[in-house]
Amino acid sequence: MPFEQLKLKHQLCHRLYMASNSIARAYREPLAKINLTYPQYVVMMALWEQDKITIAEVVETTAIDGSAMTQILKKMVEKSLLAVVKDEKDQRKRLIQLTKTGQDLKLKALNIPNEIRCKFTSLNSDQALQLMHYLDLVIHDLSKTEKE
Amino acid sequence: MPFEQLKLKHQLCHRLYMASNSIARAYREPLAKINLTYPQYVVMMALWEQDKITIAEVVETTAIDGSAMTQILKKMVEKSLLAVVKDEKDQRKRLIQLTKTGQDLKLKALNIPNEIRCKFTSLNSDQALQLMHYLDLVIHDLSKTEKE
DNA sequence: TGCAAATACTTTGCATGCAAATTAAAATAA
DNA sequence: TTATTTTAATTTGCATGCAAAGTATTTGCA
Repeated sequence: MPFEQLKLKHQLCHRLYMASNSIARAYREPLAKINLTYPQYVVMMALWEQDKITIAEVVETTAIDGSAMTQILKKMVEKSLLAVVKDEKDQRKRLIQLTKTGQDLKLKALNIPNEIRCKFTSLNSDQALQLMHYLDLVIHDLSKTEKE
Repeated sequence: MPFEQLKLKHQLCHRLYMASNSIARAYREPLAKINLTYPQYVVMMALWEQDKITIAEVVETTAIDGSAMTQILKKMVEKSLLAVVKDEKDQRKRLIQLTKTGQDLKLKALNIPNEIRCKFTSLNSDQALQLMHYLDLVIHDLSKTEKE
Protein backbone atom coordinates (compact mmCIF):
# COMPACT_ATOMS: atom_id res chain seq x y z
CA MET A 1 0.00 0.00 0.00
CA PRO A 2 2.36 2.72 -1.20
CA PHE A 3 -0.09 5.60 -0.69
CA GLU A 4 -1.52 4.46 2.63
CA GLN A 5 0.05 7.35 4.55
CA LEU A 6 -1.79 9.88 2.41
CA LYS A 7 -5.20 8.68 3.56
CA LEU A 8 -7.11 11.20 5.61
CA LYS A 9 -8.14 8.73 8.28
CA HIS A 10 -4.51 8.17 9.25
CA GLN A 11 -3.65 11.84 9.57
CA LEU A 12 -3.18 13.35 12.99
CA CYS A 13 -3.31 16.78 11.38
CA HIS A 14 -6.80 16.19 10.08
CA ARG A 15 -8.07 15.01 13.45
CA LEU A 16 -6.62 18.13 15.04
CA TYR A 17 -8.12 20.29 12.33
CA MET A 18 -11.57 18.79 12.88
CA ALA A 19 -11.37 18.79 16.65
CA SER A 20 -10.21 22.38 16.76
CA ASN A 21 -12.98 23.52 14.44
CA SER A 22 -15.55 21.50 16.38
CA ILE A 23 -14.59 23.06 19.66
CA ALA A 24 -14.54 26.56 18.20
CA ARG A 25 -18.05 25.92 16.91
CA ALA A 26 -19.11 24.62 20.31
CA TYR A 27 -18.00 27.86 21.95
CA ARG A 28 -19.69 30.03 19.36
CA GLU A 29 -23.14 30.01 20.89
CA PRO A 30 -22.23 30.39 24.57
CA LEU A 31 -19.82 33.19 23.65
CA ALA A 32 -22.36 34.92 21.42
CA LYS A 33 -24.49 35.38 24.55
CA ILE A 34 -21.79 37.59 26.03
CA ASN A 35 -20.90 39.09 22.65
CA LEU A 36 -17.42 37.60 22.29
CA THR A 37 -15.71 35.65 19.55
CA TYR A 38 -13.45 32.78 20.53
CA PRO A 39 -10.13 34.63 20.15
CA GLN A 40 -11.61 37.59 22.01
CA TYR A 41 -12.56 35.20 24.81
CA VAL A 42 -9.00 33.91 24.93
CA VAL A 43 -7.72 37.47 25.26
CA MET A 44 -10.22 38.12 28.06
CA MET A 45 -9.12 35.00 29.93
CA ALA A 46 -5.51 36.13 29.69
CA LEU A 47 -6.44 39.55 31.07
CA TRP A 48 -8.70 38.20 33.81
CA GLU A 49 -5.68 36.26 34.97
CA GLN A 50 -3.32 39.20 34.76
CA ASP A 51 -4.37 42.72 33.84
CA LYS A 52 -2.32 45.64 32.57
CA ILE A 53 0.18 43.74 30.47
CA THR A 54 1.76 44.63 27.14
CA ILE A 55 0.45 43.48 23.78
CA ALA A 56 3.53 41.30 23.39
CA GLU A 57 2.65 39.59 26.66
CA VAL A 58 -0.93 39.01 25.55
CA VAL A 59 0.42 37.53 22.32
CA GLU A 60 2.79 35.32 24.32
CA THR A 61 0.07 34.09 26.69
CA THR A 62 -2.65 33.52 24.13
CA ALA A 63 -0.49 32.31 21.22
CA ILE A 64 -2.64 34.47 18.96
CA ASP A 65 -0.78 35.95 16.03
CA GLY A 66 0.52 39.48 16.61
CA SER A 67 -0.94 41.02 13.50
CA ALA A 68 -4.31 39.46 14.21
CA MET A 69 -4.03 40.73 17.77
CA THR A 70 -3.98 44.34 16.59
CA GLN A 71 -7.34 43.85 14.89
CA ILE A 72 -8.82 41.85 17.75
CA LEU A 73 -7.87 44.46 20.32
CA LYS A 74 -9.27 47.21 18.12
CA LYS A 75 -12.65 45.50 18.12
CA MET A 76 -12.49 44.93 21.86
CA VAL A 77 -11.77 48.61 22.41
CA GLU A 78 -14.86 49.41 20.33
CA LYS A 79 -16.86 47.15 22.67
CA SER A 80 -15.41 49.05 25.65
CA LEU A 81 -13.93 45.87 27.11
CA LEU A 82 -10.43 47.27 27.41
CA ALA A 83 -8.18 50.24 26.79
CA VAL A 84 -4.83 50.42 25.06
CA VAL A 85 -2.41 52.89 26.62
CA LYS A 86 1.18 53.80 25.91
CA ASP A 87 3.85 52.49 28.22
CA GLU A 88 5.57 55.63 29.53
CA LYS A 89 8.78 53.76 30.18
CA ASP A 90 9.01 52.36 26.66
CA GLN A 91 7.13 54.24 23.98
CA ARG A 92 7.19 51.23 21.66
CA LYS A 93 5.04 49.20 24.01
CA ARG A 94 1.31 49.36 24.59
CA LEU A 95 -0.35 48.31 27.81
CA ILE A 96 -3.72 46.62 27.79
CA GLN A 97 -6.06 47.37 30.63
CA LEU A 98 -9.54 46.02 31.27
CA THR A 99 -12.38 48.46 31.73
CA LYS A 100 -14.99 47.97 34.43
CA THR A 101 -17.17 46.35 31.75
CA GLY A 102 -14.36 44.00 30.86
CA GLN A 103 -13.74 43.04 34.47
CA ASP A 104 -17.43 42.48 35.16
CA LEU A 105 -17.77 40.19 32.16
CA LYS A 106 -15.77 37.61 34.08
CA LEU A 107 -18.79 36.74 36.20
CA LYS A 108 -20.94 36.14 33.14
CA ALA A 109 -18.21 33.98 31.61
CA LEU A 110 -17.78 31.88 34.72
CA ASN A 111 -20.17 29.16 33.64
CA ILE A 112 -18.93 28.78 30.08
CA PRO A 113 -16.29 26.12 30.83
CA ASN A 114 -19.01 24.01 32.46
CA GLU A 115 -21.38 24.52 29.54
CA ILE A 116 -18.72 23.13 27.25
CA ARG A 117 -17.62 20.39 29.61
CA CYS A 118 -21.08 18.89 29.83
CA LYS A 119 -21.04 18.31 26.09
CA PHE A 120 -18.34 15.71 26.60
CA THR A 121 -20.12 12.47 27.25
CA SER A 122 -17.52 10.02 25.93
CA LEU A 123 -14.34 11.72 27.07
CA ASN A 124 -13.89 11.53 30.83
CA SER A 125 -11.76 13.94 32.80
CA ASP A 126 -8.76 11.63 33.10
CA GLN A 127 -8.75 11.22 29.36
CA ALA A 128 -9.08 14.97 28.93
CA LEU A 129 -5.97 15.46 31.07
CA GLN A 130 -4.10 12.84 29.09
CA LEU A 131 -5.23 14.50 25.87
CA MET A 132 -3.98 17.87 27.08
CA HIS A 133 -0.64 16.29 27.88
CA TYR A 134 -0.31 14.84 24.39
CA LEU A 135 -1.28 18.18 22.85
CA ASP A 136 1.45 19.82 24.92
CA LEU A 137 3.92 17.38 23.37
CA VAL A 138 2.67 18.26 19.88
CA ILE A 139 2.95 21.97 20.59
CA HIS A 140 6.39 21.53 22.12
CA ASP A 141 7.75 19.42 19.26
CA LEU A 142 6.47 21.76 16.58
CA SER A 143 7.54 24.95 18.31
CA LYS A 144 11.14 23.76 18.23
CA THR A 145 11.33 23.39 14.47
CA GLU A 146 9.58 26.69 13.92
CA LYS A 147 12.50 28.62 15.30
CA GLU A 148 15.00 27.26 12.79
CA MET B 1 -10.20 29.45 43.79
CA PRO B 2 -13.51 30.48 42.26
CA PHE B 3 -12.08 31.53 38.91
CA GLU B 4 -9.67 28.65 38.49
CA GLN B 5 -11.55 27.13 35.57
CA LEU B 6 -11.14 30.32 33.53
CA LYS B 7 -7.36 30.03 33.46
CA LEU B 8 -5.94 29.36 30.04
CA LYS B 9 -3.62 26.62 31.19
CA HIS B 10 -6.58 24.46 32.23
CA GLN B 11 -8.43 24.82 28.95
CA LEU B 12 -8.54 21.92 26.56
CA CYS B 13 -9.88 24.29 23.92
CA HIS B 14 -6.78 26.45 24.09
CA ARG B 15 -4.46 23.45 23.74
CA LEU B 16 -6.41 22.31 20.70
CA TYR B 17 -6.32 25.82 19.28
CA MET B 18 -2.56 26.03 19.68
CA ALA B 19 -1.86 22.50 18.48
CA SER B 20 -4.04 22.94 15.42
CA ASN B 21 -2.37 26.24 14.51
CA SER B 22 1.08 24.75 15.14
CA ILE B 23 0.46 21.84 12.86
CA ALA B 24 -1.03 24.03 10.13
CA ARG B 25 2.11 26.18 10.33
CA ALA B 26 4.29 23.07 10.16
CA TYR B 27 2.62 22.03 6.91
CA ARG B 28 2.90 25.49 5.39
CA GLU B 29 6.45 25.18 4.11
CA PRO B 30 6.34 21.61 2.75
CA LEU B 31 3.02 22.39 1.05
CA ALA B 32 4.30 25.66 -0.38
CA LYS B 33 6.84 23.61 -2.32
CA ILE B 34 4.01 21.94 -4.22
CA ASN B 35 1.94 25.13 -4.28
CA LEU B 36 -0.88 23.97 -1.98
CA THR B 37 -2.48 25.46 1.11
CA TYR B 38 -3.43 23.14 3.92
CA PRO B 39 -7.17 22.90 3.11
CA GLN B 40 -6.31 22.41 -0.55
CA TYR B 41 -4.02 19.55 0.49
CA VAL B 42 -6.87 18.00 2.45
CA VAL B 43 -9.09 18.17 -0.64
CA MET B 44 -6.35 16.58 -2.71
CA MET B 45 -5.95 13.74 -0.21
CA ALA B 46 -9.68 13.08 -0.37
CA LEU B 47 -9.57 12.96 -4.16
CA TRP B 48 -6.44 10.84 -4.34
CA GLU B 49 -8.34 8.34 -2.27
CA GLN B 50 -11.48 8.52 -4.36
CA ASP B 51 -11.83 10.57 -7.50
CA LYS B 52 -14.93 11.81 -9.30
CA ILE B 53 -17.13 12.46 -6.29
CA THR B 54 -19.64 15.23 -5.64
CA ILE B 55 -18.85 18.44 -3.79
CA ALA B 56 -21.07 17.26 -0.95
CA GLU B 57 -18.96 14.12 -0.66
CA VAL B 58 -15.75 16.15 -0.58
CA VAL B 59 -17.28 18.29 2.15
CA GLU B 60 -18.31 15.17 4.06
CA THR B 61 -14.87 13.55 3.79
CA THR B 62 -12.78 16.61 4.53
CA ALA B 63 -15.06 18.31 7.09
CA ILE B 64 -14.30 21.59 5.35
CA ASP B 65 -17.17 24.06 5.39
CA GLY B 66 -19.33 24.00 2.26
CA SER B 67 -19.17 27.69 1.54
CA ALA B 68 -15.41 27.71 1.97
CA MET B 69 -15.26 24.68 -0.31
CA THR B 70 -16.71 26.65 -3.21
CA GLN B 71 -13.86 29.14 -2.96
CA ILE B 72 -11.19 26.49 -2.41
CA LEU B 73 -12.31 24.48 -5.44
CA LYS B 74 -12.40 27.63 -7.56
CA LYS B 75 -8.73 28.28 -6.77
CA MET B 76 -7.84 24.66 -7.43
CA VAL B 77 -9.52 24.85 -10.83
CA GLU B 78 -7.40 27.93 -11.58
CA LYS B 79 -4.33 25.85 -10.75
CA SER B 80 -5.57 23.14 -13.14
CA LEU B 81 -5.59 20.55 -10.37
CA LEU B 82 -9.17 19.50 -10.94
CA ALA B 83 -12.32 20.12 -12.95
CA VAL B 84 -15.87 20.69 -11.78
CA VAL B 85 -18.52 19.10 -14.00
CA LYS B 86 -22.27 18.83 -13.75
CA ASP B 87 -23.78 15.54 -12.73
CA GLU B 88 -26.04 14.60 -15.63
CA LYS B 89 -28.27 12.54 -13.39
CA ASP B 90 -28.86 15.35 -10.90
CA GLN B 91 -28.31 18.87 -12.17
CA ARG B 92 -27.94 20.21 -8.64
CA LYS B 93 -24.80 18.19 -8.06
CA ARG B 94 -21.28 18.89 -9.24
CA LEU B 95 -18.69 16.19 -9.72
CA ILE B 96 -15.06 16.87 -8.95
CA GLN B 97 -12.48 15.21 -11.11
CA LEU B 98 -8.70 15.38 -10.86
CA THR B 99 -6.75 16.47 -13.91
CA LYS B 100 -3.55 14.70 -14.94
CA THR B 101 -1.67 17.44 -13.07
CA GLY B 102 -3.74 16.77 -9.97
CA GLN B 103 -3.16 13.03 -10.16
CA ASP B 104 0.57 13.43 -10.70
CA LEU B 105 0.91 15.71 -7.71
CA LYS B 106 0.32 12.66 -5.51
CA LEU B 107 3.86 11.47 -6.11
CA LYS B 108 5.31 14.79 -5.04
CA ALA B 109 3.13 14.79 -1.92
CA LEU B 110 4.11 11.29 -0.93
CA ASN B 111 6.90 12.33 1.36
CA ILE B 112 5.06 15.11 3.18
CA PRO B 113 3.62 12.92 5.97
CA ASN B 114 7.17 11.77 6.74
CA GLU B 115 8.53 15.29 6.69
CA ILE B 116 5.99 16.20 9.34
CA ARG B 117 6.37 13.01 11.32
CA CYS B 118 10.07 13.52 11.83
CA LYS B 119 9.35 16.80 13.61
CA PHE B 120 7.78 14.82 16.45
CA THR B 121 10.59 13.96 18.77
CA SER B 122 8.65 13.74 22.04
CA LEU B 123 5.47 12.11 20.83
CA ASN B 124 5.98 8.48 19.85
CA SER B 125 3.70 6.61 17.49
CA ASP B 126 1.72 4.82 20.19
CA GLN B 127 0.99 8.14 21.81
CA ALA B 128 0.02 9.58 18.44
CA LEU B 129 -2.50 6.78 18.00
CA GLN B 130 -3.87 7.34 21.48
CA LEU B 131 -4.07 11.08 20.78
CA MET B 132 -6.00 10.42 17.57
CA HIS B 133 -8.41 8.24 19.52
CA TYR B 134 -9.05 10.98 22.07
CA LEU B 135 -9.56 13.51 19.31
CA ASP B 136 -12.12 11.19 17.75
CA LEU B 137 -13.98 11.22 21.05
CA VAL B 138 -13.91 15.02 21.12
CA ILE B 139 -15.17 15.22 17.55
CA HIS B 140 -17.84 12.64 18.24
CA ASP B 141 -19.09 14.31 21.43
CA LEU B 142 -19.24 17.74 19.88
CA SER B 143 -20.85 16.64 16.64
CA LYS B 144 -23.82 15.30 18.56
CA THR B 145 -24.75 18.58 20.20
CA GLU B 146 -24.30 20.48 16.95
CA LYS B 147 -27.22 18.76 15.36
CA GLU B 148 -29.74 19.87 17.99
C1' DT C 1 -50.42 17.38 -11.84
C1' DG C 2 -48.94 21.20 -8.91
C1' DC C 3 -46.66 23.21 -5.20
C1' DA C 4 -44.34 23.19 -0.72
C1' DA C 5 -40.22 21.25 1.32
C1' DA C 6 -35.78 19.42 0.93
C1' DT C 7 -31.17 19.38 -1.52
C1' DA C 8 -26.92 21.03 -3.45
C1' DC C 9 -24.39 24.85 -4.16
C1' DT C 10 -23.10 29.76 -4.33
C1' DT C 11 -22.72 34.40 -2.54
C1' DT C 12 -21.93 37.78 0.99
C1' DG C 13 -20.18 39.63 5.18
C1' DC C 14 -17.40 39.28 9.13
C1' DA C 15 -13.46 37.63 11.97
C1' DT C 16 -9.37 35.54 12.10
C1' DG C 17 -4.24 33.24 11.00
C1' DC C 18 -0.23 34.26 8.88
C1' DA C 19 3.63 36.05 5.87
C1' DA C 20 5.80 40.18 4.42
C1' DA C 21 6.51 44.97 4.43
C1' DT C 22 6.37 49.22 7.13
C1' DT C 23 6.81 52.46 11.04
C1' DA C 24 8.45 54.05 15.38
C1' DA C 25 11.32 53.76 19.34
C1' DA C 26 15.00 51.82 22.06
C1' DA C 27 19.35 49.39 22.50
C1' DT C 28 23.90 48.70 20.91
C1' DA C 29 27.94 49.20 18.36
C1' DA C 30 31.39 52.02 16.13
C1' DT D 1 27.27 60.89 19.38
C1' DT D 2 25.81 58.69 15.18
C1' DA D 3 24.73 54.71 12.53
C1' DT D 4 23.14 49.99 12.80
C1' DT D 5 20.41 46.59 14.70
C1' DT D 6 16.73 44.98 17.41
C1' DT D 7 12.21 45.22 19.30
C1' DA D 8 7.11 46.36 19.41
C1' DA D 9 3.23 47.22 16.76
C1' DT D 10 0.65 48.12 12.67
C1' DT D 11 -0.65 47.58 7.84
C1' DT D 12 -1.59 44.88 3.78
C1' DG D 13 -2.83 40.95 1.08
C1' DC D 14 -4.39 36.37 0.75
C1' DA D 15 -6.91 32.17 2.30
C1' DT D 16 -10.01 30.23 5.09
C1' DG D 17 -14.28 29.07 8.73
C1' DC D 18 -18.76 30.00 9.37
C1' DA D 19 -23.54 32.01 9.62
C1' DA D 20 -27.17 33.66 6.80
C1' DA D 21 -29.34 34.61 2.58
C1' DG D 22 -30.03 33.44 -2.20
C1' DT D 23 -30.51 30.27 -6.46
C1' DA D 24 -31.41 26.27 -8.94
C1' DT D 25 -33.19 21.44 -8.95
C1' DT D 26 -35.42 17.63 -7.34
C1' DT D 27 -38.60 15.25 -4.14
C1' DG D 28 -42.55 14.25 -2.12
C1' DC D 29 -47.11 14.93 -0.86
C1' DA D 30 -51.90 16.55 -1.51
